[in-house]
Amino acid sequence: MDPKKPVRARNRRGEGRKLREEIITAAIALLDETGDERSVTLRSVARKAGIAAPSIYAHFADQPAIMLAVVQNGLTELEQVLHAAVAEAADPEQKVWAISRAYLKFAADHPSRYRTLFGGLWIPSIDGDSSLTEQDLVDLGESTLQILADALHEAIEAGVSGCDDPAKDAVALWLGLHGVAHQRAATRVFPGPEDIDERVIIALARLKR
Amino acid sequence: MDPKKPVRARNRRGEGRKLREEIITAAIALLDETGDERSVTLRSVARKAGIAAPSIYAHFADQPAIMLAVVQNGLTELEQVLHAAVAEAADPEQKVWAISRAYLKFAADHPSRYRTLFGGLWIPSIDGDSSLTEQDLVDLGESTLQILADALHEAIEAGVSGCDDPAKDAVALWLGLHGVAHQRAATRVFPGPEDIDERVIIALARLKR
DNA sequence: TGTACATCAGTGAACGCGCGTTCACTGATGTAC
DNA sequence: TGTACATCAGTGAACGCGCGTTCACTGATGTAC
Repeated sequence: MDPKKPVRARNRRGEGRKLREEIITAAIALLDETGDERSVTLRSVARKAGIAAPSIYAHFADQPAIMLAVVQNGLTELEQVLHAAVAEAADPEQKVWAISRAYLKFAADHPSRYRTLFGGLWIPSIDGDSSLTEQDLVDLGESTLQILADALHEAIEAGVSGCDDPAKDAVALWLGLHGVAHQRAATRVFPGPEDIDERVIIALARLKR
Repeated sequence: MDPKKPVRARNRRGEGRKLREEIITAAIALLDETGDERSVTLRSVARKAGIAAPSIYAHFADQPAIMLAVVQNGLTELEQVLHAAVAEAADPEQKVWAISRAYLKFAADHPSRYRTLFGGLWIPSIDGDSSLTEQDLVDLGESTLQILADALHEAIEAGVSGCDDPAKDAVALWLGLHGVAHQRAATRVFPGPEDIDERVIIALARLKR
C-alpha cells in the first residue's frame, strides 16, 4: 500500500550503530500509531524503518529485545521530563504539583508507550538472555521515585505537606498517579470529575488547603 | 505432547450452550496459567477446551469476542466479591477497608485477569460488531464505583472520613486502588513499604487516625 | 598514486509454524407419523 | 411400537497469511602495500 521506494541510503562504515536508533524510533512510531503493542513485530518494525527484516539481527538478539530498548528509552525520557518539571518550579509545593502534572502529561501524550512501560507485557522476555536486566528497570523506577520523594521532603519541611515519611509517601503518591495515568491511557471513556487529578494529588501528597 | 484423548462427550440436544461456558472457562484458565493475554488464541482456547477450533464459531463471532466474554465475566465476579466484602463489614469505616482490601485481593489472586480487565488490550475489537458494547463495561465499572461511593458516604456521615464529595472521592480512591493493584499485577518486583496499601487507602478515603 | 583485499552494512529468498477462518461433512438425538 | 427424517453439536481437512529466523549473498568503503 506504500509504493514509494526511497532506497534508504546505507550507513557508512563505522556508522552501523545508527540503524539501532532508527529501529527503536520505528518501533516507538509504530506503537504510537497503532496503539497496540502486539502490532510491533520484528517484520513490521523493519518495514517501518525501511530495511529488510534480517537487518535487525545485527542490532537486536530478537523481537523482545527491541521492546526492551523501547522501554528503557521511554523510562529515560520520562525521567528527563520529571527533572525538567522540578527544575522550573518555584517552591516545594509547586514542585510536587509540577512533577505530578508532568507525569500525567507524559502518560496522556504517549498512552501506548506508557502502557508498554508499565503494562508488563514485555516482562516474560526478561528471564533469558537479555542485556537489560529487571534490576536495571527497578533502578530507573527508583530514580523516578527519588524525584518525588525529594519534593515531598521539601514540602514537609516547608510545612505544606502533612506527610510523615517522604520515602513511603512518595511510593503512595506515585501509585496514585500511576492509577490515573494508566486508566486514562487504557481507555477513552475515562470516568471521573474534571478535578480528579487534583483530588488524587492533594490527598496523597497530603497538601493543606 | 498430550497424548490422552478423552474424547469429550458431546452435549445433548438443546444443551449446546454449555460449550460457551466451557470456552470461557478454558480462556480464563489459559490466561491464569500463561500470564500472557497474547497466548489466548482461538486455537489455544479450543485445545484447552478439548474441542476442534471451528466449534468455537457456534458460540463466538471471533477471537476478540471470547476476550470480551472473559472481561465481562471478570467484572461481574469482581462486583460480587466487593458486595460480599461490604456485607460482612460491621461499621462504615470497616466497609471502606473491606472493599479496598477485597479489591486488592482480587487483583493479587488473578493478576493476569486483572490486567486483562483494565489493560485495555481488547478494546480495539470493540469498535466493530461486538455484542457487548463499551457502554456495558462502563456501566459495570459504575456499579463497582457505586459500592465505594456508598461506603464513603456512610463514612462521612459517621464522621470517620474527611471526604467532601463521596462520588468524586470514590473515583479518586478507586484510581489509587487501581494503581496499587495494577502495578502489583504487572510486575513481581513491587516497590514499596509493607504498609503501602494502608497509606494509599487512608490518604484517599481521608480516614482520621 | 594505484590496486588488491578485508570488512562492513545490509539484502533476498526460503523455511516451518501457528494463526483465523472456510467448507463440506458426520453421526447422535429427538420428533412426526 | 417402529421407522423415516430433520436438526443439533461438533469435526477434519484445507486455505492463505504474517510471523521469526536461517542462509548464502552483494556491493560499497576503507586500508595495506
